[in-house]
Amino acid sequence: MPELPEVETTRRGIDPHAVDRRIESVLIRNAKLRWPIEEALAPLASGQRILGTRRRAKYLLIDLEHHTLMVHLGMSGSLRVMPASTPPLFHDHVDIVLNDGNCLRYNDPRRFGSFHLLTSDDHALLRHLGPEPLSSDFDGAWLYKAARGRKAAVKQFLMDGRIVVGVGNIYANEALFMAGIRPTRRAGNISLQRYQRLAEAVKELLAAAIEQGGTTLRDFVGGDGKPGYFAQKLRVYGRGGQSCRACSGQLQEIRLGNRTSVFCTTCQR
DNA sequence: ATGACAACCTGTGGGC
DNA sequence: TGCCCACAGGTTGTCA
Repeated sequence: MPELPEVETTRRGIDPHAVDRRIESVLIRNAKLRWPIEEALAPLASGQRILGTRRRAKYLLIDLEHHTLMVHLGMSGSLRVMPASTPPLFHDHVDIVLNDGNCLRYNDPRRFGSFHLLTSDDHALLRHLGPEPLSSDFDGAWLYKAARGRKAAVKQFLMDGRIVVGVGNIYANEALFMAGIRPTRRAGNISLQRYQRLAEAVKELLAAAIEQGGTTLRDFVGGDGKPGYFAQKLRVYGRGGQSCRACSGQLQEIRLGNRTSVFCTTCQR
């Protein structure tokens, strides 16, 4: 479910319902996520007021008076606002109960997500992250520089969080199509000019996807429960074997680093 | 340092 | 209809 636009959509969905509320309690039904939720999290977070929300990479950061609650949605997680009295469904692992009768409810079938309570932004999981794709720190020159000497396929390079954060499988496929670059090409073998096109493509795609409320593939809904509408704009992801929207050739589907990659053999070189 | 790959876990869809 | 396998939006840790 969640790539960067989905996480940002979630953040925007919950923000107005969370800020200025006080956390009454944190109800943990199942602590076994990507990492076990630490026992102290619930008692420490309880009683604190929510000051604001931020996002770093695909981490959702909920700033409290004395801590920051860091949530990752993993592969299948969602965080939604609802009345705390709503009967929990299967895989509703955590409720952040607020003092206005609502809660932020975390559902995650695959349990690849995580909850951490930080005392500062200097956390091991955040320390080595690359630039935000929508910031000015990220551009073609940065990609070109980081790619010197790299033999890995450009798609895997682009999905490496130390290079740039927030570009998952969907948007990596789409950005490479938009930039006319074949996913298998070695990262160190691509010109500055082409990296400039790639960086622009990443920015355009992510901004557009956020605008559309994220990409709903199966059942993604933002914090406000609304689905995303970006899926209908996808040009290659999930379209292996179908015809290229630009040249009508047949899109090729391969496995690269254990992830499905789709590209046009004519438009992407 | 880099890159290849297994691992975490559940659900779903396709093929037989 | 039912079973089994492959694969699914992510990321870390290990090993060569």
